[in-house]
Amino acid sequence: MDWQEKLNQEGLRVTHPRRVVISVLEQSGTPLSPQAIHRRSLEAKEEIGLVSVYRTLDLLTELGLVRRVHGQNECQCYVLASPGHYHHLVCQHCGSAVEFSGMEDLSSLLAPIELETGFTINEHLLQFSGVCPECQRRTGYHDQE
Amino acid sequence: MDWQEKLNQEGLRVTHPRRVVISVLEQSGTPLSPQAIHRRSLEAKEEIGLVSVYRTLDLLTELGLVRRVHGQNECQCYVLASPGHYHHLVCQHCGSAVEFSGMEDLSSLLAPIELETGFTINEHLLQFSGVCPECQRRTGYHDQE
DNA sequence: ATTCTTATTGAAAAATATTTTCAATAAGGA
DNA sequence: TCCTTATTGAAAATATTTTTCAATAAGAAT
Ligand SMILES: [Mn+2]
Ligand SMILES: [Mn+2]
Ligand SMILES: [Zn+2]
Ligand SMILES: [Zn+2]
Repeated sequence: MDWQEKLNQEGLRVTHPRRVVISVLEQSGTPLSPQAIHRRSLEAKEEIGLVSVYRTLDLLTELGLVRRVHGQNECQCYVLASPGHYHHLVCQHCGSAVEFSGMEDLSSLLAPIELETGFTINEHLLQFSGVCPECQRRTGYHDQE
Repeated sequence: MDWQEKLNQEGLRVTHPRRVVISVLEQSGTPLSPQAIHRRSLEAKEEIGLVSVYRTLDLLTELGLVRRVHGQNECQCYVLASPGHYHHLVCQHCGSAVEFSGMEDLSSLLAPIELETGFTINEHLLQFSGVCPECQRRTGYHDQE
């Protein structure tokens, strides 16, 4: 099910601003801020309001179609989200982000922490950052072992 | 080594605003925003400027004495950080946060992801959220299994 | 204790970011 | 083509964060 079907399913409309925001995110390999998305939409001669960018991001986040990426400073950048449980891996040099499957098993971690703290854990935020293949090549970076 | 020694070591001064910010964070069991910290400092009759709260949080974060906590909406809340590698576990009801040791071994996770993506991973952001023991008791919450 | 140096403070202003309001518009069903 | 109403966007209101700079006070030196 693509995003348009998802909207229909929810009784929401497929509008121009929503199309543009999705399109801009599809183009980009890096997470984008609302301002960045707006700027790019103007550059593409698609005149939409900044307010709509905000509203669209909220909506799409709600629907699980985009995800917010948390950084050292900036936590207001968004990427398109694949359906399912995924996390992001962000390049510290160029900012490019890729998803990795959430097939990870954190339960072995969780159990002792739940026991120790008495908390019941039901959500997690997991993100990795490092250097992407391109940037490794470009900067001659290699693992310090 | 306590925070005052740490500041000295860096040639930084132990000032009134810094004392107050640390003190407010020590009182609180939950992560606090700059505004919240400022409000509490005023309530405690410790008149410091909001600007100093911002500057102090930046500084202390830099020094690893406080950490920023990322939430669904709010990502500008800070908690005191123990020295070493820790992560946070936040209660979705009352907001209380506890640290858990970073002794977790993510390397078994990392290896396949590095292989698959070509990234070299060197940092991670990990946070859990759930329900704390007090809120479980208070709300009659219990694990749905 | 007094003086000196300069890191730090805080008021104010500026810059940014986000939300609210509401009349006008357009999406999509009838 | 018409109708209903979800959605848009300009403008204003709010909120957040940063910059500036003269005044202050931390802490070393004397
Ligand atoms: Mn996961
Ligand atoms: Mn860790
Ligand atoms: Zn964040
Ligand atoms: Zn890169």
